[in-house]
Amino acid sequence: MVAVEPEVERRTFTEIARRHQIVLAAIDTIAEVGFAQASLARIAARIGISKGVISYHFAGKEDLIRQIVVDVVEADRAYIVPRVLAASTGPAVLRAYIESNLAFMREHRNYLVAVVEILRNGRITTPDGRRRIDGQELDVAAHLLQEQLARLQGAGQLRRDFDPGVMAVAIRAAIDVVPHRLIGDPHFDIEHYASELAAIFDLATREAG
Amino acid sequence: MVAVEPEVERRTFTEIARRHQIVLAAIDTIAEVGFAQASLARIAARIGISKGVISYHFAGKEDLIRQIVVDVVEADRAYIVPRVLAASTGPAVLRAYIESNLAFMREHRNYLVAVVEILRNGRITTPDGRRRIDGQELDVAAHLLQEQLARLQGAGQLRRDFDPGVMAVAIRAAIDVVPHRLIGDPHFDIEHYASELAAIFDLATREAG
DNA sequence: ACGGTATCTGGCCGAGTGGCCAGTTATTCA
DNA sequence: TGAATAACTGGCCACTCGGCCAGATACCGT
Repeated sequence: MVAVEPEVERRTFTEIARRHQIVLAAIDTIAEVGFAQASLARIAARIGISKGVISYHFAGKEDLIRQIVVDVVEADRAYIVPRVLAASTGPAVLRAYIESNLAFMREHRNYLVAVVEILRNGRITTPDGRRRIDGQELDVAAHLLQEQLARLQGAGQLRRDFDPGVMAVAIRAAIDVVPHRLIGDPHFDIEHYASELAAIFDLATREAG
Repeated sequence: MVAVEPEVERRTFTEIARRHQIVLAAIDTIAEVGFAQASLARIAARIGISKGVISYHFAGKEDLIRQIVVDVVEADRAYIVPRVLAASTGPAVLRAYIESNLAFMREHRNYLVAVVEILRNGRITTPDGRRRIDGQELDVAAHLLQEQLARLQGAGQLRRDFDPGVMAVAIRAAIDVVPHRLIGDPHFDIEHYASELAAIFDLATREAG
């Protein structure tokens, strides 16, 4: 309880700036060492603060984790939705969806690696019991895809014998696997993957059944 | 240190039987409560033994976890490989691959849910440093798929302008996402999904470019 | 300058975990 | 049957984590 050091230098931040700084530190920490190893102390150490600061700005670790997911999902949506809605034809919608998703991943690699880590490892315990954030938030993007596919099918731009729900799941899966690949293989070629992926699923739209 | 109870009943097992029993208990426990909550004590309690038994039969928790993955991967391979190799035509190979994978999932739901949990949460720390089991073992199945796709392409049963590697990743992703769905939605229709998935990817083989 | 408030530090605490082992019981084999 | 060995119990230990807080420090309006 005795102040040993003469306090060389200490910075204070405004509420918002500090919260954002902590969220970014948490994202980078999780992306680097994984969720299980990303303790509050470690996150705090990355930006040279005491772990008490995190407790001060967030209600708890759950709150911090939730904020990460919220921020990333929001950034993701803001990037993708307008690009998809700008497309008109069937193949263009699919291509826009796939490529904008993967482009966002390329630009914000750590963001998505961190979210993947969280969705994989981070159990969120709400008052009403044990629950997972899971893909519920990210499913917004999946729903967007499914809606677009259903619309295309209605317009005759997608084979009638295909289930848009299944197709949406398959496409999302092919996209969601990318952060995985990035974790294991730093040289994974996102651009090439996006291009090939779009080509494969183009088939389903090109030849309307 | 005093033996209070008169030892109502206690069973001993042979090495192999006990190890297997513990692995199964671990699989079910992980599948039910998730990796993070699956402590040795909890796993032991499920089959009514002391957690010391696990330490006795396994070098440590890592060893147990690794055994789970090895066992499941082996069972998976034993189920899938012959079914894929038995197929001859392009569409049949794809369909056999997808359907046998998903059939195995349906029959051994907990096995794969547990492995997903492990791959998601379980960091394996080897003596030489921090590593993940990750998809390395499961990639055997992915390699099998990629090899088959490359073979089909060589035989003119797959569009020449498709990258078999990317296609293999996309298909594996669509398959690997299923245990996820199972966790969130108990009523997920694997059979329907398998059928639709095969139909979608059939396109790439039906019309050789 | 100065007092009040916002921010921050550093350590303590309880909970939970895996590793470990001394002692207990079952099994096996000579 | 009577060791010798295998299998098992139950609890202790060191460790880590998140939550928490008393006290220290920076900031800001007056």
